[in-house]
Amino acid sequence: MSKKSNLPQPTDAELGILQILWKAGPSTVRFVNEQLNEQQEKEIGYTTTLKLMQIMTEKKLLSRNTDTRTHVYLAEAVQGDTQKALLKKFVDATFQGSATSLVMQALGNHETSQQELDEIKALIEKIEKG
Amino acid sequence: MSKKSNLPQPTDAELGILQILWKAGPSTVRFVNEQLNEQQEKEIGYTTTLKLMQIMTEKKLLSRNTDTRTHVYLAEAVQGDTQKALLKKFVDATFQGSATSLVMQALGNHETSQQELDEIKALIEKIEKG
DNA sequence: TTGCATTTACGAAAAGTTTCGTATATCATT
DNA sequence: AATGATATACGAAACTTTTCGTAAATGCAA
Repeated sequence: MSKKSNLPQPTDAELGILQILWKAGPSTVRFVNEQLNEQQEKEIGYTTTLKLMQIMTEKKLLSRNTDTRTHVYLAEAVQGDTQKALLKKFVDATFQGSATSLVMQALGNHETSQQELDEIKALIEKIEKG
Repeated sequence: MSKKSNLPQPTDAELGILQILWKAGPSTVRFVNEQLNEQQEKEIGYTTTLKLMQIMTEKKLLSRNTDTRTHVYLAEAVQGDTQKALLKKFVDATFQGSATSLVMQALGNHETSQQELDEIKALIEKIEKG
């Protein structure tokens, strides 16, 4: 019996915020906003980030600690689960459900190091062994 | 000197239309609309599909033959190129640019047949050799 | 030819997402 | 206590995407 999280899928902007929280752990709006503005060329206003994080908290993608004046936000959406769900949707829409087509396309742009190829080969072997 | 197509990326709904045209070849709005409604549960109105295809024609994602009253639409966006561009955007947003992470996730989660695994292995070998 | 069904054209509503202005509260410094 | 900097709350504007209503044109069949 696995527990489904059943969270809504994040939008593009929301995913950007999740990436930061997944990487950095619990953070303030100020920090997340700064990270976003480092990653991107386009400047994003502080209240924009705040609003998004408030919406995400409502959707349960995040939770927050409001003990101090400066709230600290935590990602509730699990990275792996979120990626998995987004991947499924993407494979369905773009590759008509064929994960293999996607893998071929992804590897086809041969910018994959030998070490990464080895990892993939190892995984394939593991799958083949059952 | 390769010629870049430089087409805008399709939206979700537009991609659904492209999939049908890629598979079926040149088609009428009526046909595309029927296909969409077979694939999905949600009923899409005829003029909705028409409007989308008109917009896509403006964007050069499609072209059309207007010789007869019932126009026949053709996909101008190339399937492989479109998939590649969408994949890059998706990998960047969801896997922080790591195609390997995506491949691992895709192989890990989806059911992959032995034949498909063989194809992937063959591709990996090809990459390693060349 | 007249009327009905089907098509295209067009605009705009509806829905979803992102952005920010402004008000208000809180904290630190003077 | 007053001032200034920074935080949250909230609503609504601005954009993007999707959907459809309605009008006008075209072809078909009685």
